[in-house]
Parts: sequence; C-alpha cells; structure tokens
Amino acid sequence: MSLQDTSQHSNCTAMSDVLNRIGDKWSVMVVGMLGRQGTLRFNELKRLINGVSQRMLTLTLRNLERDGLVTRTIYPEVPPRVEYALTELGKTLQQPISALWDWSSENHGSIMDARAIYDARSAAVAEDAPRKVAYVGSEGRLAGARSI
Amino acid sequence: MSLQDTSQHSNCTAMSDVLNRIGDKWSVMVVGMLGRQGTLRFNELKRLINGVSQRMLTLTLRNLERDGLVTRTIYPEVPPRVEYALTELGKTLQQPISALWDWSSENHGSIMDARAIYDARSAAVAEDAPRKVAYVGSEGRLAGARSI
DNA sequence: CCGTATCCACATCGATACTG
DNA sequence: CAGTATCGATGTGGATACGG
Repeated sequence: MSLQDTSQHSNCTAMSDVLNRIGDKWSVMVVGMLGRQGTLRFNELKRLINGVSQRMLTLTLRNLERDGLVTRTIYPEVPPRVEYALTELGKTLQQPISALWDWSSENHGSIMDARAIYDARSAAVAEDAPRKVAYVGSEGRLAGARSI
Repeated sequence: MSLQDTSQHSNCTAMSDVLNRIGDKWSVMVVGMLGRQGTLRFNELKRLINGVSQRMLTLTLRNLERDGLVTRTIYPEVPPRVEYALTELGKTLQQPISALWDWSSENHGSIMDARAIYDARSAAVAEDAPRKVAYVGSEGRLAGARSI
C-alpha cells in the first residue's frame, strides 16, 4: 500500500509482492523439485525437501497454487492421492530460480569465507571496546538530572 | 548443470543458507539499487527504498557487508558520510536478481489474476460448504495458456 | 495418505529515543 | 548524518493431535 514509487521504478511493488510469496526457501525448494522431477505427490515432496514440516509444506503448496504456479490434482481414491505439478507460469519461474540456485552453489564458499573474516574482525574490535568505558565517576552532570 | 545435483542435500543447504540472507526483500532492494545507481549513502538508500526503517536498513547492510556482497566506506568528516557499493561478488549477484526482478514485473499480473480466481472459488466453496459441494463448475484455465 | 486445527516458543520488525 | 539500544506488537514455524 505505502509501497509506491520507489524511485522511478514502479515495479518495486511487483517485486516486493512476488518476493513475499516466492522468496522463502520452501517455495523455492518446491518449485525446484517439481521442476526437476515433474509431478510429485505430497509425501514425495515432503521426503525430498529436507526439514520441511507437514504444516509448512501444505501452506507453501496452497500459496503456490493460489498464485497460479502449481496445480493440485486430487484423485478420489482410497487412500487419497494428491499430485502437484508446475503450471506453465510456474515453469517460467524455473529459470530465474535455477539462476539463483546456481549462483548459490557457486558462491556459497565465498560467502562463508567473507563471514569468517568479518566475524574475526568484529571479535577483535569487541575486545578493544571496553576501554572506552573505563571510568564513569566524577562527572558532575548527574547532579540534577536524575530523571527516572 | 548444477541443477542436476540439487537432489543432494549439500546443495540444498547452500541454497537455504544463501536464501536466508539474500532472500528477503530489503536485501534484494539494496542490491538492486546499488547495482543500478552505483555508490550510495545511507540516507540515499533509505529514501530510494520506500518503506524501509532505519533499523532494518542498517541490519540489512550489515548482513550484506558481512557476506562480502557490499562494501562500507566511512569518511571521517563532519557530518559523517558513509558510502555503500557492491563488491565484485555482489555484482555477480545482480544477474540472478535482475532475472527475478524481470520475471516479477512480467508475471505479476498473471499472479494477481490467479489469486483473484482462486479466492473467488474459495469463497464460493465456503458458501457451499454446509451443503457438501453440489457442483464444481466454472472451468478455469489454471494450467497454462497465458497470453504474452 | 493428505490434510486441518490448536498451541506456543521464538524470531522479526517498527517505533522511539539517544549518541557521536 | 549515520548509526545503536530498547521495547512491545506481530508474525512465523514446529510439535502435536485429530478428521476425511
């Protein structure tokens, strides 16, 4: 709503909106899996995607279905069978997702390295920090300013 | 290529890890802005990215810096000046991000349409619910056929 | 087998106030 | 200008239990 006109690029809203839906890891995983494997049942997806809870998988699939990225086909059998697959729109999303996926596996190492360096430096700085609060007394400015 | 190994858990964790950092909208916005505009100061970024709070921009920039995607340059002046820019690694991230960005602006309309259809059906089903699904008409072309 | 519903610990984020 | 600190509302996600 208040996200209008971020610079001249009016499609920032679109980007935000899309990112809010497909920007979480479960959605990316599901699209990736369905893109590679084709059609999958609920529990197949659950097994393939490590760590996802039933609840989150259901929610993710519902959102993807709602956004027209995934089809949900129910076979009225016993036991029930439900199959998921990408729509045409969902298939087009595969390319940008694969690009991001490739970038990730390619650069994950660099990121980990950068983090290690950054954290090492932060730790070093933190060790010097206490010096600047060595002594707090004798400043008369507290005299009348005791406002609790 | 790498997409073939995506069934391996090692790649999934890399993807998860990367997505957890760069998968939120503020990071994407920042990288997008810095990619387009080059070097920007803190408040320039804040103005360009509509809706971001000072706190979130700071946190986002710190994370991006930690991951080696953004440089932070402090000029010891009064008033202080701090400039942010993409690193080489950050620049390589631009491609997958703009791919996603392009996809978003291109397909946001389709998604909104799909949502409208889905919501309309859900509402209809909810109204029939007490009577146990009498008729599931309204053949929608969910699966594809998206005009360009 | 495929969900939905409930509870709750936990993280996230915005608002606000303050500093150098 | 460019942060840091704190707090409270809100959201998120896992565990669990149950229903079709």
